[in-house]
Amino acid sequence: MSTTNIKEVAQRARVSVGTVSNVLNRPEIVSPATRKRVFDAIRELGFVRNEVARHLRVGRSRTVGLIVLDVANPFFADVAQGADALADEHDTMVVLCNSAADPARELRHLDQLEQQRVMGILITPVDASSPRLAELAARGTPVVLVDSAATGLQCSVAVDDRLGGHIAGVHLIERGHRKILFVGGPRSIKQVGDRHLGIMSAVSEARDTEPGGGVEPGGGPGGGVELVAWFMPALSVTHGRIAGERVAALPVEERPTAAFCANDLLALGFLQAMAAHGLRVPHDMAIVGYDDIDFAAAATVPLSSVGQPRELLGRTAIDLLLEEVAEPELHRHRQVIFQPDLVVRQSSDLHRSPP
Amino acid sequence: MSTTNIKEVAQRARVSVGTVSNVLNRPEIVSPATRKRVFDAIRELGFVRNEVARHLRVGRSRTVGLIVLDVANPFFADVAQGADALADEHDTMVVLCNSAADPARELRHLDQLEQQRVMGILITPVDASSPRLAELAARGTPVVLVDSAATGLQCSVAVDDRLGGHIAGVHLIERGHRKILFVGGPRSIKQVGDRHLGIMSAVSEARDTEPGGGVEPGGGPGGGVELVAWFMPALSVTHGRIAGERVAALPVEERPTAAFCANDLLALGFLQAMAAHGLRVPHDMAIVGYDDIDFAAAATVPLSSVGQPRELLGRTAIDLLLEEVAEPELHRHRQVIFQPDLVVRQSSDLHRSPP
DNA sequence: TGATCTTTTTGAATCGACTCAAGACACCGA
DNA sequence: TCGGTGTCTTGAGTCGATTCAAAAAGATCA
Repeated sequence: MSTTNIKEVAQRARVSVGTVSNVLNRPEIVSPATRKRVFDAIRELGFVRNEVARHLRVGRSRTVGLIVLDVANPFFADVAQGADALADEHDTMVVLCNSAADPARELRHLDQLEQQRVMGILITPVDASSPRLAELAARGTPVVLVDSAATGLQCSVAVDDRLGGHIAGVHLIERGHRKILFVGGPRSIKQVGDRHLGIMSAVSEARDTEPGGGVEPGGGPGGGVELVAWFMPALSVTHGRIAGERVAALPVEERPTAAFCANDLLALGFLQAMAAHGLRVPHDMAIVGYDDIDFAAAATVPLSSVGQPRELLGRTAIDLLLEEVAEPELHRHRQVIFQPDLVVRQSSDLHRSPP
Repeated sequence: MSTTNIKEVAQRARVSVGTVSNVLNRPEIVSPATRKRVFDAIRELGFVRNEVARHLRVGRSRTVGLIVLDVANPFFADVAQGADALADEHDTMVVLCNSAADPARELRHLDQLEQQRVMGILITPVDASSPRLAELAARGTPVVLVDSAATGLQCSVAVDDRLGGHIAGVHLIERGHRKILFVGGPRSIKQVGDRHLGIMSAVSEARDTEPGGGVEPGGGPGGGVELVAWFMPALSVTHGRIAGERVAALPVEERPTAAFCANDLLALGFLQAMAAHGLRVPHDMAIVGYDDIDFAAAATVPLSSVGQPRELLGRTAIDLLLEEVAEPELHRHRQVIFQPDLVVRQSSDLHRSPP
């Protein structure tokens, strides 16, 4: 162990421990000569300040926990990067934890972070209404919900997922699709539900305004728009592929002509399955993903996707947290909501598709 | 702050602090009746053990730092996932830090982790020979190099990058390419250099064994294999695209017929640029990437790539670290090296390409 | 030179949990 | 009733850095 402590430094520099502490924390109040002796001793002994002891004494940590649903999802990597960047400017460390959308893992991480008395926790919860989150806040660890709206008990940053789903739905309907598949993840994930609600609302609006038929070729004979939803067990490339294979196996007349996937990983897997089964995208099957991760643009067929300000989500979350920590009394919880925007690429754009 | 401490619990349960500590750490030595009283008090007060104080006293943390070059690169996400999984089994927490290939950021993270007295550090260093790493180990924080071979001063897990580069080179040469471009990242990154050396060795072997001409159509008129190397400032999709654009701008006769990219992000960007400039892959330009991330298979043209056992790297690193921590005396540093393997997909496979 | 004010330095108390030698207690047989 | 044997419980001391009232050292001026 790095066993050199402040006491040894004090001895070698022939000063008291109080002075060493002052050099470390408020060097300007120490006389230059003494300061130099202490710095020399520190260097000679290779002293490294024990942050654990410091933290115990001052009671406040410079560490923030960030719990995400899936570290391997570039969406969260970008959120983390945004958070990290801003935290860094405030000399604060972000520790990234992966819940893998598993409530038990999430709970373990929450326990660990609370036990470590972190400054606060940013979390994309598996279940935002879990009493655990309220307890944390009540016991003094501020929590900011990320990519998930809070209800006033804590701060949150999110993107309007219903709007995102709606935009995607409107887009596909405008392109003439009359039988649409929604490929979701676990129902327990709020984002999945909201995106589903969003496309549902787009579909029902379409039914209301144009009861008789479609505006463009490709509409079904009866005119009404049909929406089917599948909820896969995970928001992963693998489960997207599984969904795609299931779709490909359907008889043509039952098969939807477009799929809206709850995230880009699902969409990429779905796309792979289409290619594997000889279905052309977007001609036989249009696809719209969600998150607009960098890989979406680089897919087999460049993927249309509902984009979110990923890094900004992370930055804003840190910002809210620092604000709360700085003035716990004055602080009013806020819910920041960003707008998603659809990036149309080839996977849903019939005009650019091969004949 | 969560201000309830062991003393309050002791008061409420009408026992001493020692007994509460025993309940927490060695419940079996406490009589069932007392144990229950203590557990009740803990529950009623919402007591959460202060890991900071515990750590200060026992001197050993249950946290491991993992510093990677780029959190947004799925390769590292997978390594992290592997590490996390094994650490979890040993009731240990992995905190993920991003150096973004910046030595200053790396240093800051190393400082922070050492100050926090973590159990150990897994790192993919920007510069493996940095004296800082040796200092850390000397002062008692074990270090395991990840994806980078050590020289006996510490443990390491790596994949043979020269072999990987060699395999990729041999593959491209066999496919008849006689003018090959190596797209690297910063020269300072060891992996980039090794992969370059690998393909260089493949090229020079090809020159030696077949000085007069190629084995397959497509060889240059003079027969020799030519290798050009570009070193981009980052291993990112963006810089891959920039490299691709630069290549596309070359006159056909000067343009290489194949590119070996130092990682898949570069390769995906490069691929996008080809598509944007109407160059067909693999017909006009074959591409081989590195890492075989999940997105490689889902690219515009499925990407050939040199695969690495990503999660195994992470697991093994944790394994080595835990071994060292468990028996610091007996421990002998080990260098574990895995073999890469080439996954051939459409991007480098002329036989499946369009006429 | 002594009084007064300012700048530095000191060191014991503190944060919260853990350790362990020592004490309290229960039970048994004589 | 007493000593012996195990089983539980106790609480002062400890980990390392910070704090802050108080002491010491230095500076200034009459």
